[in-house]
Amino acid sequence: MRIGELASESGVQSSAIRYYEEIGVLAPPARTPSGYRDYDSSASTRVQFVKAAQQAGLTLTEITSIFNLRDEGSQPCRHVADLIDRKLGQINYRITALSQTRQELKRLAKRAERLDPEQCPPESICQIISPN
Amino acid sequence: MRIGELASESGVQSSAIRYYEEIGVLAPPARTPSGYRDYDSSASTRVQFVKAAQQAGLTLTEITSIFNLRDEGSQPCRHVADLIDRKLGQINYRITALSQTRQELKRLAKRAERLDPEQCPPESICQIISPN
DNA sequence: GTATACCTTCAAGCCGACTTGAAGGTCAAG
DNA sequence: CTTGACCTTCAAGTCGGCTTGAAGGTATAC
Repeated sequence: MRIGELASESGVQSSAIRYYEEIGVLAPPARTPSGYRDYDSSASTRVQFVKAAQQAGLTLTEITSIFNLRDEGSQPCRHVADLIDRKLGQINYRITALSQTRQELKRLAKRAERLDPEQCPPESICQIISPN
Repeated sequence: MRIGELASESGVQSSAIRYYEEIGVLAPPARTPSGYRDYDSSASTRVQFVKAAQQAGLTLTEITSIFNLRDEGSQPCRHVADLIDRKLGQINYRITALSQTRQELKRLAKRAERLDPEQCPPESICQIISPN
């Protein structure tokens, strides 16, 4: 199977697949006599896996680490479970940070409603954001 | 006031202030005879404002647009209110996306608990993430 | 005089996941 | 035989907000 077929089959772009190969997510495939990449069906499984793992928030580096374990014959289960736990922590942290930013924005939005633009003193930049 | 003083006073690095100037967030300040940047006190207000606006999730481009309005003599109130509303929408969207990712991760974590590594078939990559 | 702490410019690097572009080779259909 | 769709490599660009490095000038205290 050539790269375009693999790409459309897995819903990613050919350039992305070449990129995965470049950074070591995917192993270099066989080549046709004319130099085209020639993938077997396991490649499709791998690209699908990349997509699924990305959905779960894993980075390409983390996904590569899973592939590496598999390819050296180990079972990546424990490693994957660890990755998932760590990722959950990161996501929770980011959600918390975003929620705080949202709180701040809501506070500013309310202040914007109350504030009269005419009362805006020229020496301040914007009373909504930074009353000084 | 020289750049280092402005920096430590406002809690940002000198390099950040130079960067703000470079991309047009801050206007180029006066210079001392020897070529050092020489800031007046309004610079401090501006840097403080940048920090406050960043806290609220605004980008430097958006912050620049507020400064531009102020500098042409307009009152940026309505513009700022619009920015805040738009930003709230973006933040909500991102929180929603992250929450979905978190849901997915929790689902995977539960599956990881149930799954027996011994049952992991060698033809799949990882049953936790992608059962195929 | 010299140490050192500060300042200057310009260029490049960082993070992640790619895309885009240029310049060319290959393959099947008409 | 040509058109067009596909493929190749390599380099560089994208986004945002900076930092880091190199190579040098300046200010102040001792």
